Amino acid sequence: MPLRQADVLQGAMELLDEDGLDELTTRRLAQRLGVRAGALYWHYPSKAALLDALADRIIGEMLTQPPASGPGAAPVAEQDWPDRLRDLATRARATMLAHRDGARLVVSFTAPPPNALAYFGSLVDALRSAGADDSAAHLGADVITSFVNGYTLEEQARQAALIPLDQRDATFRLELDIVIAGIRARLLRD
Amino acid sequence: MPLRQADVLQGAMELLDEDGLDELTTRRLAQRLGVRAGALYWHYPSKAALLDALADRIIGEMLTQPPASGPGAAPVAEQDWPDRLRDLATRARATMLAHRDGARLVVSFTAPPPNALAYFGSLVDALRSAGADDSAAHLGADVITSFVNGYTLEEQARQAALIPLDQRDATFRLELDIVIAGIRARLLRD
DNA sequence: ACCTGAACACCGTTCAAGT
DNA sequence: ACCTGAACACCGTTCAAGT
Repeated sequence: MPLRQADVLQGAMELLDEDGLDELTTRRLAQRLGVRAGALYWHYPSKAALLDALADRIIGEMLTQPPASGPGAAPVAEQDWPDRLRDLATRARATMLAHRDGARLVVSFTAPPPNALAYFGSLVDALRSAGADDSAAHLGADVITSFVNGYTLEEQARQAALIPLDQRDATFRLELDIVIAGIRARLLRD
Repeated sequence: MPLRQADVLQGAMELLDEDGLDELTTRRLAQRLGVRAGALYWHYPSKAALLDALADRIIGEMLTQPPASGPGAAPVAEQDWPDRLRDLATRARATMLAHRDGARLVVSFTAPPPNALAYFGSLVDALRSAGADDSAAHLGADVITSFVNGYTLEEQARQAALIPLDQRDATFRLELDIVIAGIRARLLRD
């Protein structure tokens, strides 16, 4: 049967995880799908469009994965706002780390795709539920996003310089709490 | 006269600023220098090494540029720690924005080059002078770095979506102050 | 010491033509 | 509707040989 767009995306995801972003070429992807490189252009208008779709798929996982805080964590509705922010930030990092070059890919889309907007919206909602007005909520969501992206990008790029994962988890948690403390101090008090 | 390493680096800087990172190829650089592509490998072992050197040169500018806070700002010795952090963060962002794809390049080096360590050290020093112990100072320097990199990367990638610079400056300043407030609350009080 | 010439093994993309 | 074949205009890198 012929290839469908979903098959191409799936193949790209597998190739990314196995060999990394630099090895994800149209020719290697085509070969894995049993097709010639030109055929991909029937499904996606360009490699950039394919990578955008791939990034959005990864971002989608941030919203659907089980809470990173562990199986005993409180359901979303019962979380207070700092826990909700922590949860979203932790999931974002975990999802990017789960895919080879995940951070580099996520950070490289051209226009914010649907799931990126949905994820950002979740951050904004958490802050509005805490009493932040619209502009404060956006500011807060943006600091969290910038911090998480910057942190994970560096962590993944320098392959964490041999530091064990649980230690990196602890550092991330501490730094994230610094950012959240700043949000509390500057956005939810004055 | 023959080419020297510094000429190659200079040419790379100019090509980056004019045409961006994707157009900075060994062949185009060689052409601009009046030489064939292979000749570059006498001066640098690989394109990656050249890009590392270029990134470090840009990071170096963060430490030598006039204070971004304006000509009337206080000299370093008289600044209190939040002003010192603000100054360093503002310079980092300004320097990256001053070069096409500056953030993408700075964030992509393999091993931290000399100037990156020096810059990070300045952040650490500012926090130690504020009374932070070694591990707190490193944590604080790291949050600032992650935030500034994540923020500027996104800002530069999406070409700031037509938002005027002074408005982006104001947003950056507000968000940076959130991070600094968090550092004050979590690292310099308990 | 510094560079050329020429090759090697790749890229992303287009498009007539096939089925 | 979906893909092939073949080309186009590129890449980074190596290395004998030149000066």
